[in-house]
Amino acid sequence: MDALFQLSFLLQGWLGRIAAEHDLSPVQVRLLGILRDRQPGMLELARYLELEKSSLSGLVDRAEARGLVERVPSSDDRRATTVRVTALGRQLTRTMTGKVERKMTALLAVLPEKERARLTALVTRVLENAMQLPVE
Amino acid sequence: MDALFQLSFLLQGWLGRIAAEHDLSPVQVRLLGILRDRQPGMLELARYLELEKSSLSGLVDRAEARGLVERVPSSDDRRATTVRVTALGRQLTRTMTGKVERKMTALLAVLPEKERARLTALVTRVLENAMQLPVE
DNA sequence: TATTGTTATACTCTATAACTATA
DNA sequence: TATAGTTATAGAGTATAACAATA
Repeated sequence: MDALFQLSFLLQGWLGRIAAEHDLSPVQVRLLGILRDRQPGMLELARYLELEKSSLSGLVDRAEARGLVERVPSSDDRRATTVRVTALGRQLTRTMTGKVERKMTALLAVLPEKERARLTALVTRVLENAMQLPVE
Repeated sequence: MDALFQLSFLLQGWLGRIAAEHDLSPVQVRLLGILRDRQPGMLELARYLELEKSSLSGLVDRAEARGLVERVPSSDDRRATTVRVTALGRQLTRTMTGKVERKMTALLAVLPEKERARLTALVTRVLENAMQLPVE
Protein backbone atom coordinates (compact mmCIF):
# COMPACT_ATOMS: atom_id res chain seq x y z
CA MET A 1 0.00 0.00 0.00
CA ASP A 2 1.36 3.32 -1.12
CA ALA A 3 0.35 5.43 1.89
CA LEU A 4 2.52 3.37 4.23
CA PHE A 5 5.52 3.88 1.96
CA GLN A 6 4.88 7.58 1.77
CA LEU A 7 4.72 7.72 5.52
CA SER A 8 7.96 5.78 5.83
CA PHE A 9 9.69 8.29 3.54
CA LEU A 10 8.31 11.14 5.63
CA LEU A 11 9.51 9.68 8.92
CA GLN A 12 12.94 8.75 7.59
CA GLY A 13 13.24 12.24 6.14
CA TRP A 14 12.60 13.70 9.58
CA LEU A 15 15.17 11.45 11.16
CA GLY A 16 17.73 12.37 8.53
CA ARG A 17 17.17 16.11 8.92
CA ILE A 18 17.18 16.04 12.70
CA ALA A 19 20.38 13.98 12.62
CA ALA A 20 21.93 16.42 10.16
CA GLU A 21 21.17 19.32 12.52
CA HIS A 22 23.60 17.59 14.87
CA ASP A 23 26.07 16.65 12.11
CA LEU A 24 25.20 13.01 12.39
CA SER A 25 24.60 10.60 9.53
CA PRO A 26 21.71 8.12 9.71
CA VAL A 27 24.12 5.29 10.42
CA GLN A 28 25.72 7.18 13.31
CA VAL A 29 22.25 7.59 14.79
CA ARG A 30 21.63 3.87 14.47
CA LEU A 31 24.99 3.21 16.10
CA LEU A 32 24.13 5.38 19.10
CA GLY A 33 20.68 3.80 19.30
CA ILE A 34 22.11 0.31 19.48
CA LEU A 35 24.58 1.32 22.17
CA ARG A 36 21.83 2.73 24.36
CA ASP A 37 21.41 -0.56 26.21
CA ARG A 38 24.35 -2.70 25.04
CA GLN A 39 28.14 -2.73 24.95
CA PRO A 40 28.75 -5.07 22.02
CA GLY A 41 31.98 -6.15 20.36
CA MET A 42 32.92 -4.86 16.93
CA LEU A 43 31.75 -7.97 15.07
CA GLU A 44 28.46 -8.03 16.94
CA LEU A 45 27.95 -4.36 16.14
CA ALA A 46 28.73 -4.97 12.48
CA ARG A 47 26.04 -7.65 12.46
CA TYR A 48 23.45 -5.32 13.99
CA LEU A 49 24.23 -2.62 11.44
CA GLU A 50 24.56 -5.06 8.53
CA LEU A 51 28.03 -3.73 7.75
CA GLU A 52 31.41 -5.29 7.05
CA LYS A 53 33.76 -5.16 10.02
CA SER A 54 36.12 -2.92 8.07
CA SER A 55 33.33 -0.41 7.51
CA LEU A 56 32.66 -0.42 11.20
CA SER A 57 36.26 0.43 12.08
CA GLY A 58 35.98 3.77 10.32
CA LEU A 59 32.52 4.45 11.66
CA VAL A 60 33.61 3.90 15.24
CA ASP A 61 36.83 5.87 14.58
CA ARG A 62 34.83 8.92 13.59
CA ALA A 63 32.30 8.59 16.40
CA GLU A 64 35.16 8.13 18.86
CA ALA A 65 37.00 11.18 17.50
CA ARG A 66 33.85 13.19 18.25
CA GLY A 67 33.68 11.79 21.75
CA LEU A 68 30.36 10.02 21.20
CA VAL A 69 31.59 6.46 21.84
CA GLU A 70 34.70 4.79 23.17
CA ARG A 71 36.49 1.52 22.56
CA VAL A 72 36.93 -0.64 25.63
CA PRO A 73 39.28 -3.66 25.46
CA SER A 74 37.53 -6.92 26.27
CA SER A 75 38.70 -8.37 29.56
CA ASP A 76 38.54 -12.03 28.54
CA ASP A 77 39.81 -11.95 24.93
CA ARG A 78 42.73 -9.73 24.14
CA ARG A 79 41.83 -9.64 20.44
CA ALA A 80 38.39 -8.25 21.14
CA THR A 81 37.16 -4.68 21.59
CA THR A 82 33.81 -3.56 22.89
CA VAL A 83 32.16 -0.24 22.12
CA ARG A 84 30.46 1.92 24.70
CA VAL A 85 28.44 5.12 24.31
CA THR A 86 29.81 8.11 26.26
CA ALA A 87 27.82 10.55 28.36
CA LEU A 88 28.05 13.02 25.47
CA GLY A 89 26.73 10.44 23.02
CA ARG A 90 23.91 9.55 25.34
CA GLN A 91 22.95 13.19 25.76
CA LEU A 92 22.94 13.73 22.01
CA THR A 93 20.71 10.70 21.55
CA ARG A 94 18.28 12.04 24.13
CA THR A 95 18.14 15.44 22.44
CA MET A 96 17.34 13.89 19.08
CA THR A 97 14.83 11.44 20.50
CA GLY A 98 13.00 14.34 22.09
CA LYS A 99 12.79 16.22 18.81
CA VAL A 100 11.54 13.16 16.97
CA GLU A 101 8.91 12.45 19.60
CA ARG A 102 7.61 16.00 19.49
CA LYS A 103 7.26 15.82 15.72
CA MET A 104 5.54 12.47 15.96
CA THR A 105 3.10 13.75 18.57
CA ALA A 106 2.21 16.69 16.36
CA LEU A 107 1.73 14.36 13.40
CA LEU A 108 -0.63 12.01 15.22
CA ALA A 109 -2.53 14.79 16.98
CA VAL A 110 -4.88 14.86 14.01
CA LEU A 111 -6.41 11.57 15.17
CA PRO A 112 -8.68 11.31 18.20
CA GLU A 113 -7.23 9.11 20.93
CA LYS A 114 -9.38 6.12 20.04
CA GLU A 115 -8.32 6.07 16.41
CA ARG A 116 -4.71 6.60 17.36
CA ALA A 117 -4.92 3.45 19.45
CA ARG A 118 -6.54 1.61 16.55
CA LEU A 119 -3.72 2.69 14.24
CA THR A 120 -1.11 1.47 16.70
CA ALA A 121 -2.86 -1.87 17.04
CA LEU A 122 -3.07 -2.37 13.28
CA VAL A 123 0.58 -1.43 12.69
CA THR A 124 1.65 -3.70 15.54
CA ARG A 125 -0.17 -6.64 13.99
CA VAL A 126 1.49 -5.94 10.65
CA LEU A 127 4.90 -5.80 12.32
CA GLU A 128 4.30 -9.10 14.10
CA ASN A 129 3.43 -10.64 10.76
CA ALA A 130 6.66 -9.23 9.32
CA MET A 131 8.67 -11.34 11.76
CA GLN A 132 7.06 -14.49 10.36
CA LEU A 133 7.69 -13.55 6.74
CA PRO A 134 10.35 -15.47 4.81
CA VAL A 135 13.58 -13.50 4.91
CA GLU A 136 14.21 -14.31 1.22
CA MET B 1 4.52 6.28 18.19
CA ASP B 2 7.23 3.69 18.04
CA ALA B 3 5.46 1.09 15.91
CA LEU B 4 5.20 3.48 12.97
CA PHE B 5 8.93 4.16 13.15
CA GLN B 6 9.71 0.49 13.30
CA LEU B 7 7.56 -0.07 10.25
CA SER B 8 9.29 2.75 8.41
CA PHE B 9 12.68 1.14 9.11
CA LEU B 10 11.37 -2.18 7.86
CA LEU B 11 10.04 -0.74 4.60
CA GLN B 12 13.13 1.34 3.93
CA GLY B 13 15.26 -1.72 4.62
CA TRP B 14 13.34 -3.65 1.97
CA LEU B 15 13.75 -0.86 -0.53
CA GLY B 16 17.47 -0.67 0.17
CA ARG B 17 18.02 -4.39 -0.20
CA ILE B 18 15.93 -4.70 -3.36
CA ALA B 19 17.79 -1.73 -4.83
CA ALA B 20 21.13 -3.30 -3.87
CA GLU B 21 20.17 -6.48 -5.71
CA HIS B 22 20.21 -4.32 -8.82
CA ASP B 23 23.33 -2.39 -7.78
CA LEU B 24 21.35 0.75 -7.16
CA SER B 25 21.64 3.10 -4.20
CA PRO B 26 18.50 4.49 -2.55
CA VAL B 27 19.09 7.87 -4.15
CA GLN B 28 19.40 6.32 -7.62
CA VAL B 29 16.03 4.66 -7.02
CA ARG B 30 14.51 8.00 -6.05
CA LEU B 31 16.04 9.56 -9.17
CA LEU B 32 14.45 6.94 -11.43
CA GLY B 33 11.15 7.28 -9.58
CA ILE B 34 11.02 11.02 -10.13
CA LEU B 35 11.81 10.61 -13.81
CA ARG B 36 8.93 8.18 -14.30
CA ASP B 37 6.57 10.96 -15.28
CA ARG B 38 8.79 14.05 -15.66
CA GLN B 39 11.77 15.31 -17.64
CA PRO B 40 13.09 17.99 -15.29
CA GLY B 41 16.12 20.23 -15.54
CA MET B 42 19.13 19.65 -13.31
CA LEU B 43 18.19 22.36 -10.80
CA GLU B 44 14.62 21.15 -10.59
CA LEU B 45 15.85 17.61 -10.02
CA ALA B 46 18.24 18.79 -7.31
CA ARG B 47 15.29 20.44 -5.57
CA TYR B 48 13.22 17.25 -5.69
CA LEU B 49 16.09 15.21 -4.25
CA GLU B 50 17.13 17.91 -1.78
CA LEU B 51 20.69 17.85 -3.13
CA GLU B 52 23.16 20.50 -4.21
CA LYS B 53 23.40 20.87 -7.95
CA SER B 54 27.02 19.76 -7.83
CA SER B 55 26.00 16.50 -6.14
CA LEU B 56 23.46 15.94 -8.86
CA SER B 57 26.06 16.25 -11.61
CA GLY B 58 27.88 13.17 -10.33
CA LEU B 59 24.68 11.27 -9.64
CA VAL B 60 23.43 11.81 -13.17
CA ASP B 61 26.91 11.07 -14.56
CA ARG B 62 26.89 7.62 -12.97
CA ALA B 63 23.29 6.84 -13.93
CA GLU B 64 24.01 7.97 -17.47
CA ALA B 65 27.16 5.83 -17.63
CA ARG B 66 24.97 2.82 -16.77
CA GLY B 67 22.48 3.75 -19.46
CA LEU B 68 19.64 4.41 -17.03
CA VAL B 69 19.09 8.08 -17.84
CA GLU B 70 20.24 10.55 -20.48
CA ARG B 71 20.90 14.27 -20.60
CA VAL B 72 18.88 16.16 -23.18
CA PRO B 73 19.81 19.78 -23.97
CA SER B 74 16.94 22.18 -23.36
CA SER B 75 15.57 23.63 -26.56
CA ASP B 76 14.80 27.11 -25.22
CA ASP B 77 17.75 27.79 -22.89
CA ARG B 78 21.19 26.81 -24.07
CA ARG B 79 22.52 26.74 -20.51
CA ALA B 80 19.95 24.21 -19.38
CA THR B 81 19.94 20.42 -19.51
CA THR B 82 16.99 18.14 -18.90
CA VAL B 83 17.22 14.55 -17.71
CA ARG B 84 15.20 11.71 -19.18
CA VAL B 85 14.88 8.09 -18.09
CA THR B 86 15.84 5.53 -20.75
CA ALA B 87 13.93 2.38 -21.68
CA LEU B 88 16.46 0.41 -19.62
CA GLY B 89 15.96 2.64 -16.60
CA ARG B 90 12.21 2.34 -16.93
CA GLN B 91 12.40 -1.43 -17.12
CA LEU B 92 14.60 -1.58 -14.04
CA THR B 93 12.14 0.61 -12.14
CA ARG B 94 9.27 -1.68 -13.12
CA THR B 95 11.16 -4.76 -11.95
CA MET B 96 11.88 -3.24 -8.56
CA THR B 97 8.38 -1.85 -8.13
CA GLY B 98 7.01 -5.33 -8.74
CA LYS B 99 9.23 -6.85 -6.07
CA VAL B 100 8.30 -4.18 -3.54
CA GLU B 101 4.59 -4.59 -4.23
CA ARG B 102 4.76 -8.33 -3.77
CA LYS B 103 6.49 -7.91 -0.41
CA MET B 104 3.97 -5.31 0.65
CA THR B 105 1.05 -7.54 -0.30
CA ALA B 106 2.49 -10.39 1.75
CA LEU B 107 3.01 -8.06 4.69
CA LEU B 108 -0.55 -6.75 4.69
CA ALA B 109 -2.11 -10.14 4.02
CA VAL B 110 -2.27 -10.65 7.77
CA LEU B 111 -5.12 -8.14 7.98
CA PRO B 112 -8.63 -8.91 6.72
CA GLU B 113 -9.69 -6.65 3.88
CA LYS B 114 -11.82 -4.42 6.09
CA GLU B 115 -9.02 -3.68 8.55
CA ARG B 116 -6.57 -3.13 5.71
CA ALA B 117 -8.90 -0.43 4.43
CA ARG B 118 -9.12 1.07 7.88
CA LEU B 119 -5.34 1.17 8.16
CA THR B 120 -5.06 2.91 4.79
CA ALA B 121 -7.66 5.47 5.80
CA LEU B 122 -5.90 6.24 9.09
CA VAL B 123 -2.47 6.56 7.48
CA THR B 124 -3.90 8.75 4.74
CA ARG B 125 -5.39 11.11 7.31
CA VAL B 126 -2.05 11.30 9.09
CA LEU B 127 -0.30 12.07 5.81
CA GLU B 128 -2.77 14.82 5.01
CA ASN B 129 -2.07 16.33 8.40
CA ALA B 130 1.66 16.14 7.69
CA MET B 131 1.18 18.54 4.76
CA GLN B 132 -0.26 21.15 7.10
CA LEU B 133 2.53 20.82 9.64
CA PRO B 134 5.12 23.63 9.92
CA VAL B 135 8.09 22.71 7.74
CA GLU B 136 10.74 24.08 10.11
C1' DT C 1 24.76 40.77 -13.32
C1' DA C 2 22.16 36.56 -12.62
C1' DT C 3 21.37 31.77 -13.73
C1' DT C 4 22.52 26.85 -15.23
C1' DG C 5 25.51 23.59 -14.88
C1' DT C 6 30.33 21.41 -14.29
C1' DT C 7 34.78 20.81 -12.03
C1' DA C 8 38.02 20.68 -8.04
C1' DT C 9 38.46 19.26 -3.58
C1' DA C 10 37.43 17.09 0.76
C1' DC C 11 34.92 14.13 3.83
C1' DT C 12 31.68 10.18 5.06
C1' DC C 13 30.21 5.65 4.09
C1' DT C 14 30.84 1.29 2.13
C1' DA C 15 33.18 -3.02 0.29
C1' DT C 16 37.15 -6.26 -0.77
C1' DA C 17 41.58 -7.85 0.19
C1' DA C 18 45.64 -8.10 2.87
C1' DC C 19 47.44 -7.77 7.25
C1' DT C 20 48.41 -8.21 12.72
C1' DA C 21 47.63 -10.15 17.02
C1' DT C 22 45.55 -13.48 19.72
C1' DA C 23 43.01 -17.98 20.42
C1' DT D 1 44.32 -22.74 11.64
C1' DA D 2 40.60 -19.71 12.96
C1' DT D 3 38.92 -15.40 14.87
C1' DA D 4 38.80 -10.18 16.13
C1' DG D 5 40.01 -6.25 14.44
C1' DT D 6 42.70 -2.70 11.52
C1' DT D 7 44.70 -0.87 7.32
C1' DA D 8 45.00 -0.08 2.27
C1' DT D 9 42.52 0.98 -1.52
C1' DA D 10 38.67 2.15 -4.40
C1' DG D 11 34.13 3.91 -5.54
C1' DA D 12 29.55 6.20 -4.39
C1' DG D 13 27.42 10.09 -2.35
C1' DT D 14 27.54 14.58 -0.46
C1' DA D 15 28.92 19.65 0.29
C1' DT D 16 31.45 24.11 -0.62
C1' DA D 17 33.82 27.01 -3.66
C1' DA D 18 35.43 28.36 -8.04
C1' DC D 19 34.53 28.33 -12.73
C1' DA D 20 32.36 28.56 -17.81
C1' DA D 21 28.67 29.54 -20.75
C1' DT D 22 24.49 31.71 -21.54
C1' DA D 23 20.63 34.87 -20.22
